[in-house]
Amino acid sequence: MAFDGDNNATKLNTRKRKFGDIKKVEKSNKSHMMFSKGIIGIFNKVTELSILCDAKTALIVTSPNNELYTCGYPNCDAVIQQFFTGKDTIEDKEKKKQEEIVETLRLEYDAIGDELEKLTEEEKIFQAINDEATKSGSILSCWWNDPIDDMNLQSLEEFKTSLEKLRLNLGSAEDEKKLMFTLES
Amino acid sequence: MAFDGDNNATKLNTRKRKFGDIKKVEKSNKSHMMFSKGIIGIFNKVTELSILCDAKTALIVTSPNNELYTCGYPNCDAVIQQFFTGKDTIEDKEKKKQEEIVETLRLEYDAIGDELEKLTEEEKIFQAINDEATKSGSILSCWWNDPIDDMNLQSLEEFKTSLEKLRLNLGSAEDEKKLMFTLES
DNA sequence: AACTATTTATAAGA
DNA sequence: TTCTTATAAATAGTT
Repeated sequence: MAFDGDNNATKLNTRKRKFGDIKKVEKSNKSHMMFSKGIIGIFNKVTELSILCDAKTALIVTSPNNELYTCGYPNCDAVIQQFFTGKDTIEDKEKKKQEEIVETLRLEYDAIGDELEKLTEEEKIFQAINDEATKSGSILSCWWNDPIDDMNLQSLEEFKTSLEKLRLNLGSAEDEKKLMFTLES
Repeated sequence: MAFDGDNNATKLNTRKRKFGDIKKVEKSNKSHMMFSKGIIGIFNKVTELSILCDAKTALIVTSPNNELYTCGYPNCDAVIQQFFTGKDTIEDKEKKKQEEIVETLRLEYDAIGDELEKLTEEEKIFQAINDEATKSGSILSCWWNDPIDDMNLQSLEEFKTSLEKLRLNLGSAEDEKKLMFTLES
């Protein structure tokens, strides 16, 4: 797997300094970086699954420092609630609306044709989604804000950065300062 | 991204039959396959992050057919509870125990040395974890069973299959029949 | 924070 | 459905 964590035993075994010291340093630097990259990668994966397979998702991650990060579609809390109650509250409230939108997106996507022929498959999908979102002002236009609360604002900002790296047209990148990594404690 | 969903617009645009029919077929075949592969990939990713970065995780996914799949470490429900209450119940109950185990694992891992030199990094980690689990009978020996309930037994069996593909030594593969994909409805 | 070499995941095909 | 393989993507290391 591409994400292989901090398992560099060979390097660790060659150290001369006291065991705990090095480990602590390694932990506070490398491990944080690792976690940052890892969680963004997983957020992207979960998002992909949600959008491409029309799956509802809720992901909660707490770092070793107990910082809380969440990601969900269409709504983290609702998915969790469904998990506990067994009742599909999303179904009643949002599913029809979403199905229409997804359906529209797929139709539009199929019709896009030559215009996007040079883009990658992924770019096509996200472009279609974003186009639709811009036009209709639908929930998809800001779906990544839905599950947000103050606790995980930072994680979503990182996620937004990640999405921007994916060349999504999320509008002009205001607040770029806020898009820095914030996991370094 | 490697997981690019069912966005084969070119193929879809070349069809001659009625739009909805093909789409339905595509949906029930390819899309299910896609979802199956996608969710297993994400389960692996989440597991990697959990173990390698010592992060607590809870992932809930519901398929378009409303089948429920969960994955979490060390305990899906506890992580969710922490998310809602803001209180780290895991901290009190299990963290010390886990920290000891993880610490032991890391020490052991560092000491494994030549014996595992020919294995991949990933194999090393999981081997170390499994060795320790076998010896101590710790929670790690069956952590993937913790968040299970009847609803998502199948998903975890798939996940187990996936782990076995990763050449984990989870013991002899009993109940292989149950390890088939069950997403085809 | 950006880049690249490498590893890993996965879509397609047998 | 499982296995293989070519391709695409994620990421570890480095600047």
